[in-house]
Amino acid sequence: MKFDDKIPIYYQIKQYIYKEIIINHLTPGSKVPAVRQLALDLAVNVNTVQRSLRELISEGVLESQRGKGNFVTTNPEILNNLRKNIVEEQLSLMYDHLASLQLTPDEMIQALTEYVNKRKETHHG
Amino acid sequence: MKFDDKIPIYYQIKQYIYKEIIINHLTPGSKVPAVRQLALDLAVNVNTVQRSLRELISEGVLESQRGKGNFVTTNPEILNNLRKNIVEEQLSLMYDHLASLQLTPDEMIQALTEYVNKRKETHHG
DNA sequence: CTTTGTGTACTAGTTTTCTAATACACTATA
DNA sequence: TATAGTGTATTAGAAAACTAGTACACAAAG
Repeated sequence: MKFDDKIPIYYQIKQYIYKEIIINHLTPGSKVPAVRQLALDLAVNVNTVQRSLRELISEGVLESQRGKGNFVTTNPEILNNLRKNIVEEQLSLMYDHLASLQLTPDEMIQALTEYVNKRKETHHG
Repeated sequence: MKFDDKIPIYYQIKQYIYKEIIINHLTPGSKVPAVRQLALDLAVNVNTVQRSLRELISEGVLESQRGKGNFVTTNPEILNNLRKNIVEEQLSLMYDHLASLQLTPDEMIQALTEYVNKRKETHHG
């Protein structure tokens, strides 16, 4: 896994696990790979993984069972909000950045529309 | 100035100066506040400011005149691309994040539209 | 009870970011 | 020439993030 060196690795791992849950690579109630295995897979230290998991557990996204493993929550409320929260966080980040450049909401939507169209063309060519 | 503790301060200062130029608080050819003054204003160390400026200078966004100050470039090409590049960087970041959550481009536009509408309502109330 | 696989805790150490202090170089002004 | 204001460079150190190794706790299976 490649990391952005401007953002703490533990934080990027959290985001990664959120995404794995959201896109159903990790299903509710299923077991997350063992911390040592995750550390190998992601090529980081066990403690860095552990820090990510600790926060996910405290948020209720994962549930720890000592000696058994960490499991994706089956709590419907948490699961339902997960995707919504992550998407909204991204939108909010972009909104704030572009608003500080004095773009209006309409200009943002237009800019995004043009951007995705440009990407479509590029990927066709 | 408040900083996001997950991103290097020197990098956030760079972004801040980009924005100041884009929204014309710093005009082409004008003098950027002295490094020591900037350090005071932003409540960070001179060297942290200096690192930001060094990169901006190497990018051609600022031009250094030893003993006189740092000045916003008057190079039209650099100035014209500045806003475009920053906006596109934000769009790209959001696009990649949401694409990894399996949102389609159309869903992104819809999500953004809903988000800005929600913000309008909130700000009205 | 032993072994294996798991999460957790602790201590130490490296790396990066940021801070701090200082010295030096150039410009303008008098 | 002296002084003040500016950018630049260097060195050292502090703080935070990350790594590394080890030990311990719990569960399951034999």
